Amino acid sequence: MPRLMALRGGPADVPPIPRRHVFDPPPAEGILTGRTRAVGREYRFFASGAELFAQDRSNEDVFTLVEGWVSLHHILEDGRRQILEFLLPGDICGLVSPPGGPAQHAAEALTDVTAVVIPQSQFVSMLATNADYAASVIDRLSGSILAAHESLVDIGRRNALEAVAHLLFRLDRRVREIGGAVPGRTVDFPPTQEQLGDALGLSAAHVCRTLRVLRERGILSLDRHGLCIHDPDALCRMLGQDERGTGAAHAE
Amino acid sequence: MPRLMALRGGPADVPPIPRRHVFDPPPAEGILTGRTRAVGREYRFFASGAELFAQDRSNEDVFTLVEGWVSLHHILEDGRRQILEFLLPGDICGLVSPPGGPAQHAAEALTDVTAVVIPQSQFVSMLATNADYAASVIDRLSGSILAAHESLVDIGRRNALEAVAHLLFRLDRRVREIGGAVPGRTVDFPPTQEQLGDALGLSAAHVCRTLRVLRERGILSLDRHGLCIHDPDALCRMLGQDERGTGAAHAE
DNA sequence: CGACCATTTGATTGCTGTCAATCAGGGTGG
DNA sequence: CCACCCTGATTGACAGCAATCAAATGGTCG
Repeated sequence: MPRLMALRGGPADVPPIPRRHVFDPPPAEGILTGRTRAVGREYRFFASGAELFAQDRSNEDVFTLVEGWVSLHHILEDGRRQILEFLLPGDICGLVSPPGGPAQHAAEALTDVTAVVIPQSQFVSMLATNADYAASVIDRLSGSILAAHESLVDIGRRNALEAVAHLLFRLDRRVREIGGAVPGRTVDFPPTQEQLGDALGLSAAHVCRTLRVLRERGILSLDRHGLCIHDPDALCRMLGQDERGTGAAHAE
Repeated sequence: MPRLMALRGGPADVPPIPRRHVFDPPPAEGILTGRTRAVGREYRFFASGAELFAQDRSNEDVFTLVEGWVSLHHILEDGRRQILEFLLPGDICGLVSPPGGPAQHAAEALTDVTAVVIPQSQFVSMLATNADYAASVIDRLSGSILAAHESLVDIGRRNALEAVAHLLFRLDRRVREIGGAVPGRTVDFPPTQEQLGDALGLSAAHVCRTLRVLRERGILSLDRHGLCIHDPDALCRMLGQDERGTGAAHAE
C-alpha cells in the first residue's frame, strides 16, 4: 500500500519521491496532440491562457495534469486576484469544489497544458472501489494543504523579499523533482511577475524590485529563459526557517 | 456512500450539512473527564494552551476534536507566527505531516479540548479497508483546503477591515453549524485579538483598531462574552464577493 | 514597422507595524 | 475583603514596507 501523506519535499534527509499515480504515470511525450483517448481515458489539451474550469460555475470534471503549468486562483468582484496554487504535472484539480455547486476558484493554463479528464462521478466510484486510489488522492490533497500552508506563512508573516525567495525556492524544487533536473541548472519557469505577485499578495512592481535584490545578491537569475538558483544556501538563510537539504539533496 | 467534497458552508441555497463522522459522532457532553477509553478509542484531554503536537517534532497520532478550539500554526525561527487554521469539533489534525518526519506545524488548544486520538498507522489501515472512512477523510481534507484558500485571499488580497470581517463571518458560521445556534445570537468565541492577527498576518493592535470600526458601524460585537453579528448583510457587503444566504439560511 | 505585453524604474501615498502607555477584568494570596 | 498581578484590550505617535501611479524600456509577434 502506498505511503500515506508523502510530502512534496519530504524530510531533509530523504530524497523526495513524488507520488503521481493517481491515474497512471504520464504517457511518453510527443504522442499527445489535441484531444485523444487511450484506455478509456480522455486526454484534453488547453492552450496557454485557457481555463480548465471557471470560478462561480459548476464543474463536473477532475483534471490530472500531464504537461504544463496551471494556476488555481480566486478573483474578487473588483478584480483583485489571489493565486492559490501553482499546479505542475501530476497534480490534480477540480476535486475540491461542491459537486453541482459553483467552483470557489478557477483553473487557468499558464502554458499549453495536457490533462487527463475524468468526471467527478466516476472519480467517486473509483475511490469507493479502490483503496489505492483513495490513498493516492489523500496524498495529493495533503500536498495541496501543505502548499497552501506554506503560502499562508509567506504572505502573512514574511516580507516581500523572503516571500519571493521562498516561493521561487519551492517552485524550483518541485520542477526539479518532476523533471529530474540537476540542481544549479536553469529550469523552465512560465509564471510572470504579475502572477508571482498574485500568488504572494504583492504588486508586480514590487515583485520586480524584489527580484532585482535577489539578482544583485547573486542568489538567482530569472528571466524568460528560466529560473536558476545560484546560491541555494544564501536563499535558505533568508527564509527564517530550516529548509536545507532539499536544494541539493538529489544530485545525479 | 457519503457525498464527496461536501463543503463546510455549502452553496447558498443548500443548508450546510457538516460531515463529521470520520470517527463516530461526538459522545454526549459531560461524561468525559481526563483520559478515558470507549469502544477501543482513546479520548484525550488537553488544557487550554497545551499542545496536541509540536512543530518540528515527529507526531504519530491523528486527532479528531470532540470539544473545544484548536489552532494549527507555523512559527518561524524569529518568533513570527502564522495561524493556518482554526479547528472546531469534528475537525481532524495530525494527518497532514510526514509520518516519522517533523511536523510542519503545531496544534495548540485554545480552550480546554477533548479529542479522539488514533495512531497514524491504524488510521492508514482503516483507510485501506473502509472506503467510507476514506471518503470522509477526503471530505475533511477538502474542507481544510477550502479554508486555507479563503485565508489566502483574506491575507493576500483583502485589507485589514475586509479580512477581519471575513474571518469572523466564517468562524461564526462554522460555530453555528456545529452548535446549531440561532443567527443573530451571541456565540462563544475563544480566540484573542492576537490570535486573530496571527491568522490574518496582522498585528494585534491593528486587529483592535479594525474591530473598533466594525463595532462603530453596528455590524458586530465581540468581547470576552462572545461574538454576535448584528448586521450580516452589511458584513457581507464589505467582503468583495458573494457570501449571502449562509448567514441566515438555517433559522430554527 | 507597429502593437502589445511584460519588465523596469521613480515618485508619492497610504495602510499597517512597532513601540509605548494605559486600561480593564479575573485570579490569587494575604 | 482587598492588594497585587497578569493577561488581553485599547489607544496614540511614529516609522516603514509595499501599493499606486506613471513613464520608459525591451522583446515578441503579426
